[in-house]
Amino acid sequence: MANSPSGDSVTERLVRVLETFTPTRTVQTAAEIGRRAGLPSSTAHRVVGELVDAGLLDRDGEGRIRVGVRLWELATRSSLPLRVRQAALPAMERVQARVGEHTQLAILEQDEALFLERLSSPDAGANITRVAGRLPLHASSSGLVLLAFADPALQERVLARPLRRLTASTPTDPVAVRRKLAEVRRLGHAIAPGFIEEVSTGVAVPVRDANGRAAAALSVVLPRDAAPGPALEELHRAARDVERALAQHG
Amino acid sequence: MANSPSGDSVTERLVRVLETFTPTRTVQTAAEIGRRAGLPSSTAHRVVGELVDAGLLDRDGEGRIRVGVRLWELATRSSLPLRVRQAALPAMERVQARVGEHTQLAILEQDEALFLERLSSPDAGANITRVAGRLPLHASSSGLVLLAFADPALQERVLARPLRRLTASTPTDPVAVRRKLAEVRRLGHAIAPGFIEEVSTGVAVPVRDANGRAAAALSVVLPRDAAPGPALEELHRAARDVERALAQHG
DNA sequence: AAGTAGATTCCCATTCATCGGGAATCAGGG
DNA sequence: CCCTGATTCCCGATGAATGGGAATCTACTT
Repeated sequence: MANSPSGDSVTERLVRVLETFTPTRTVQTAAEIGRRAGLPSSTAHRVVGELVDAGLLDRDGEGRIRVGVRLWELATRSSLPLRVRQAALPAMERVQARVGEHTQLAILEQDEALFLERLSSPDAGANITRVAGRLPLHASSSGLVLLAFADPALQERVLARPLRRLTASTPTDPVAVRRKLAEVRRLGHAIAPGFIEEVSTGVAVPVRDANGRAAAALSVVLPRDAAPGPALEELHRAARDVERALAQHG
Repeated sequence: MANSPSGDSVTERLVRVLETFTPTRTVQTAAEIGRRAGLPSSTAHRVVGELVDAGLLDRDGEGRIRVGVRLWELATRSSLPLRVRQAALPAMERVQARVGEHTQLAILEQDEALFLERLSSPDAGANITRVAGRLPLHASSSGLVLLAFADPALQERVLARPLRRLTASTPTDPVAVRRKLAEVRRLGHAIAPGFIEEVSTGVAVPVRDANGRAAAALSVVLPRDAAPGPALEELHRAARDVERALAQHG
């Protein structure tokens, strides 16, 4: 048979299978994976079996499948997230120690903000981001700095698409976002009060590369009524440190 | 043709391709990948192209291939390394701050010690481990605690194989290692003077799970002549914290 | 204890995606 | 300008992957 209803290469399908795992759904049965990836049951089981043999997936106790440690190991060969994370970690620790709330690191990835790391204090608020989670560029302080200091073509592309609303405070008018971006460029940081959840405010600064583009964004999540001043100061200092670390290390 | 001279499924081949990337070789050309994976040139280029399309590999500026951010993202769905790392990071930071040398986190993976995280101080010594690096179980303090508190069957399996020698101080006699393991169990920690490189001593403690097995190992690397006492005390305290964090978080 | 629903494993004939040799094209270095 | 090596393109043969179906195997329910 090998029907392949559309351009459905083996590699693509493999990615589809891996994508059935999400930050919140980390264990599934082979049948669930098949259903979610749109695979016939027998095929799903065979494919999952192959992936388990290859070590990309792990089969625990009985039946339940999870992403394999091997995949993590291979992925760690990815220089970019690892390098940025390594460079930023010490500075993030300092920010976290002094400001005390969630401290986050994000990069621009496929027109979204991808969060590489988050340091949380036990007493910090709810978790609105998670490691390897994504948020829209226009609706988070991290996203705004990434966008403000990005390739103009990318800005146009993002603003041309409908802007998702997360709360009543999320700016969804392209004109308003454009104005916001200009402000971010002028001030050198972004403040996003209630964009993601009404009770908290995101504060972010860019980590610039040699071309002035944002290589990453450092951010903290504050209670909505907190003064952002001290956090901003810490973040700016941290960003300078990270810029130095990235430049030096090559 | 599709010759497949041996059991060479698409999945296996894919892993072979990814494995041509190592912690030290993070960028290659498509041709290099093909050569290292033992693929004919035209096949290599096609396969690499597919992987780039799928987002598992990235093609930068021109020609050079690196592991894609997407792969890191997918891999992060792997609950285990991430969960352990999250649980251990705060404790590791404290150890690192007080002891000041390399502070490491490792788990048991396929009969080797796999290092999940390393915090280094700028003034710490050479880098004998790296994130996502591996070391033999008998030749590192981390490996020894992982082995000492592991499934006995696994201990037998490891000791039955030839034990690689890294320095003159590396124990390679199964009897000596067995004695060492008993000592580790009795003391609750492992000290490995010069096992990996003559000038340094590894000190490790287990992070135990509910069954008493080692879920992970916390370790620091000290200069060979340093007293291990203070580091051990910190490590034991840290291990208890990590155990609590793992148990609590589920 | 039997009954049921779902997950998982096996089997196998069909077929289409994959394979790789080869040639053409594209850098770039001397 | 001519190499050398990387990369892309083409294409016919082939066998590995496919998925329907049936048989097992759990794990609950009645």
